[in-house]
Amino acid sequence: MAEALPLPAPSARERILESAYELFSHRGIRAVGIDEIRERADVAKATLYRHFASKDELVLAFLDRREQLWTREWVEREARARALDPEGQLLAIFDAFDEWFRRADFEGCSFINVMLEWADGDHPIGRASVLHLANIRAFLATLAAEAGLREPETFAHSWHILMKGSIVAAAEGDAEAAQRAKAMGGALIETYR
Amino acid sequence: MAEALPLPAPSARERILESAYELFSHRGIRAVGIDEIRERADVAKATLYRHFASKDELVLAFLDRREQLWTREWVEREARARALDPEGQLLAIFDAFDEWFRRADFEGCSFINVMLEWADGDHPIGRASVLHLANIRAFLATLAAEAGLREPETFAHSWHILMKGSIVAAAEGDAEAAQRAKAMGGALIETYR
DNA sequence: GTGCGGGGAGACCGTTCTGTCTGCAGCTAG
DNA sequence: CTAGCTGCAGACAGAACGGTCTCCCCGCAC
Repeated sequence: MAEALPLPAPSARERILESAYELFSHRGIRAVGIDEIRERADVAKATLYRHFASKDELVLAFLDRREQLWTREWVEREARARALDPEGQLLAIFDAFDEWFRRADFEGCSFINVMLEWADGDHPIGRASVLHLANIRAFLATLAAEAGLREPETFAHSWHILMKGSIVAAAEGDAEAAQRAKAMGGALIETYR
Repeated sequence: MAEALPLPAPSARERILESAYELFSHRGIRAVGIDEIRERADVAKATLYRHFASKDELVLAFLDRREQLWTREWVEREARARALDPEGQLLAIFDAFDEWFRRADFEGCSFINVMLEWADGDHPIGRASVLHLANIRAFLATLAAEAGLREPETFAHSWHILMKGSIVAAAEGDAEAAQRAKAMGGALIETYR
């Protein structure tokens, strides 16, 4: 049982990524400097740049991890765990959102935030954010197809509008945004049945 | 007719504000430096700081102008001009959005962008953005009340979610976002009639 | 005329940013 | 033992940032 030790002491790379995740997701990219990440990770600067060629590469790695932790292991998992039928799973997204929006450390959707921060031009970071958002939509389309709804991809686009709108509203301070979106989602399902 | 001269040669302050508007609205706040605004306005640095005490104050002035030009003179005007009845005016917002989303220089909603850029803490700039967003919602509530809908303020929150969601979707590249939001809006009106 | 306020040109300051480099310490495999 | 990798510490470079300052010009009101 050698690999079941108390805590394998996270590697430097892991500590960097964890710090970047925490700081980037809460404060945005441009507002966070390399030095702050370095300090929080308790790592030398040379070490950081040994693992990530540049800040941009670190940002891309952060976005990948965000997809893993948020999209895959939170949104998708919560949706599938909270209901048995695909329609209920779609609606359950907003139940999870409702709890999320009420958390004191609510941080919003990093893909939206980063995409808007890189709105102009087609920087790799902006493109990556758009791609991660499309991956969310793919999950929605899958659920829609499983539910037997018409035009799953079109439906997913509309559903995603509800998700994004409610997240922005929550960032604005509207704690009931998830419930509002869920109600509109219910009506949307009706029209695609 | 002394004040009807060809063009009264915009003052330095006006040129600064115009440059800031163009640059901030398209590229965000942190991505734009004072020097770039100064250069585009063809103004000396001392002149800029004579009119605006700091970059933050310039940002606040930009947000005020954005409300004037975008909220008041575009959204509200277009909504009221495109339909006679308040329900139609609500829906007409998305007709205006539809044209907006298809413009090559589509810049998104500055209030959302700036708010998310200042997500953490309660910086005056973040607070101002939230306030400008609330002013949009006040207009929505007015239209809802004129239309005789139930709970105009609650309705306005939901309607605003559709607007914000579609704007983010458009920034992501979804040119049909306005039409999707309009369809969901139609259903929402039904439930608040 | 004279004073004064708006404006222009640009040097300058301190800070912060990303990114590089040197030097040293430890661990581990051969 | 030693070579090589990982990592720490921190100086350093070069650019960009926000913001201040001085000096000069010009137009206008008194």
